[in-house]
Amino acid sequence: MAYKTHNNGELRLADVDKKIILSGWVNKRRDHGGLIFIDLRDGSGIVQVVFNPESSLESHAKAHSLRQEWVVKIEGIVRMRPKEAINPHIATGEIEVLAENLEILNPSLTPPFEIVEDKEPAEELRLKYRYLDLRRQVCKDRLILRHKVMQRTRRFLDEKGFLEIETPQLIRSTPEGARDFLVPSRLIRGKFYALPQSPQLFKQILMVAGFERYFQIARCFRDEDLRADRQPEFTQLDIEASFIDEEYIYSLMEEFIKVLFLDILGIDIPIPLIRISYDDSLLRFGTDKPDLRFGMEIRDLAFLSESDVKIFQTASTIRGIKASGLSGSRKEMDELTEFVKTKGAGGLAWFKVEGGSLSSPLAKFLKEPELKRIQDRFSAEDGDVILIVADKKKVVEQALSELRLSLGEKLGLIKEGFSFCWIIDPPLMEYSEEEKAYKPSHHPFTSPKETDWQIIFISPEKTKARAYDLVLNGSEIGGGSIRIHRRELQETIFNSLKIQEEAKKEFDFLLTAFSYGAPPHGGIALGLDRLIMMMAKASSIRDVIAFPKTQTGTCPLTSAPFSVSPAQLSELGIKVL
RNA sequence: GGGGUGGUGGUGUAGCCAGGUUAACAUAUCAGGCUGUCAACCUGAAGAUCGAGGGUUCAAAUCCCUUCCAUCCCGCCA
Repeated sequence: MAYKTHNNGELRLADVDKKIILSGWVNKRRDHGGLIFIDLRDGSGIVQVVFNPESSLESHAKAHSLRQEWVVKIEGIVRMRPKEAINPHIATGEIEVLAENLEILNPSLTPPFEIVEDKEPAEELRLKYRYLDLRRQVCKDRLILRHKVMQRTRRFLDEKGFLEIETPQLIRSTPEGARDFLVPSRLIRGKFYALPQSPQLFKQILMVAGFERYFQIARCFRDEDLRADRQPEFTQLDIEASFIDEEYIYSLMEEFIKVLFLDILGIDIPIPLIRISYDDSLLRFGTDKPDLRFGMEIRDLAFLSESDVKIFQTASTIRGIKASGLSGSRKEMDELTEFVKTKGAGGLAWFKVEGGSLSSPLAKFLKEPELKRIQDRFSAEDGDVILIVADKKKVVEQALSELRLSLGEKLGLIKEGFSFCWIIDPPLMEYSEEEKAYKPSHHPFTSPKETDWQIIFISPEKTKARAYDLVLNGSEIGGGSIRIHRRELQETIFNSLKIQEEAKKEFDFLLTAFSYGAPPHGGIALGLDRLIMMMAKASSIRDVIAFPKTQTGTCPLTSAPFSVSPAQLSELGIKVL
């Protein structure tokens, strides 16, 4: 029994006079008493079906009872619409299907919310009835985009000689990084598996095994708090290669990005992508993931520490930005001051350029050459406002970074489009105040820059890493590094991180593997959900995941997580406290 | 763990700041009408203990406290 001879959305003038069978959902019914129109929707789109009592009294009568989301099968004839009834807004708008027979395949309850393209109910409802939410074309399109990205990715890497190899989902827990999701072992009571935060160790082991080009579209798990762009389970494009250096990764990924955007979005991303050093990025943008869609770069004003203004004398770092297009009103300055205070800064110094010179409550405490120098530093002209934060380096960077983004948005400076960059030469490790120890800024398998690696012992925070992040529009969408492949160096790094004893045990298998001729290798991992989210111009990662979790990590559709039976627990030897 | 926003018929919102008739509007639903609609239209009907609990008050959707849920952010995310 045939359900369809054609797809609804694909019918065109060329199909006129064909006798066809269609199936799908009733998207909309317009009942004129005499004539009844329904918009019939399937995976391909929508077509209008007309019920006319003159051509089929029986199906016309049946069509009266149709409601939204009923599933029906229709036999009929494609015909041209009357000229005045052509609908230019839909692809099938020049034709319609005159129904001769209507079969109701499955009625539907009244949906809990209207399934309309441009209206969205509360997110919790959307997720509870995700199958209804996903009936909207906008939702479908995002998952179709995701499919295309995955297919194109596989083809691209296959053509480059990469092998797709799966790695385990049940692995051992290691202390580094994010919190693990744990899975109790039944066979060995009291022991636990962890779900992988990334396939990092396995892909390095694959390199030791001699697979010189590996990739995987890997599901990863991190038990941390959620955000608009963070889910507890997410998908990573994981890549690793042997006998390569940074340049190989840069050009591979640049070609990949170019192909992906060109083939799927028809957008030509210029390559090579610009590279900005980590230090430079912090100086110019206050962050290691700069949004390059607009300028408004941060300038250093260290010379002000010589001035008579006390806060400038005591602050370790003085930097500022120039904004054009602000009103410069007292109220506005107060708001901006409040804004940077919420970001941790003590306050905001501001200067307005009026009549060629700077005016400010602070102006009377500064000498004329100092004011001139501030203005020159920004090439500021009448109407510009210069905003300065003086504080500890980290605070200044963060406050100005946030201020820059906020003003960029407020002043409408952020251009449409996709601005990629590489952030390179980050520090190998950072000092953690909380833990009173050095922590790897990427991960402990990252190779130090050869020129720098002797100073690991002298000043660890000054050692640069052979690591790189890929940044798109102010979002980190990927990161990787050239790895350590020699056991001694890896042990040295573990030593510097003061996790030697622990690490020896946790990563013994890796160190052992490195003892058997590990090739030089490196790689990268891209957050695919995030990349797709940006390609789709979606505001949340949830929009590009078929069945995402809420912010508290629940699934309203299935009510996960849920309690388990005492029998299940006792089998695992687990007791809930 | 902390901060912001929101929770009112099925859905989306208004009302809340400044307490006081029958909680308003749109849409969906139901019934009737209608032969060219495509956000169909016209007429009518039904539908809400205002997230939950407590308090203040003669009187609470409105003020106060607690709590839950959603969402955004900080912390966290090698």
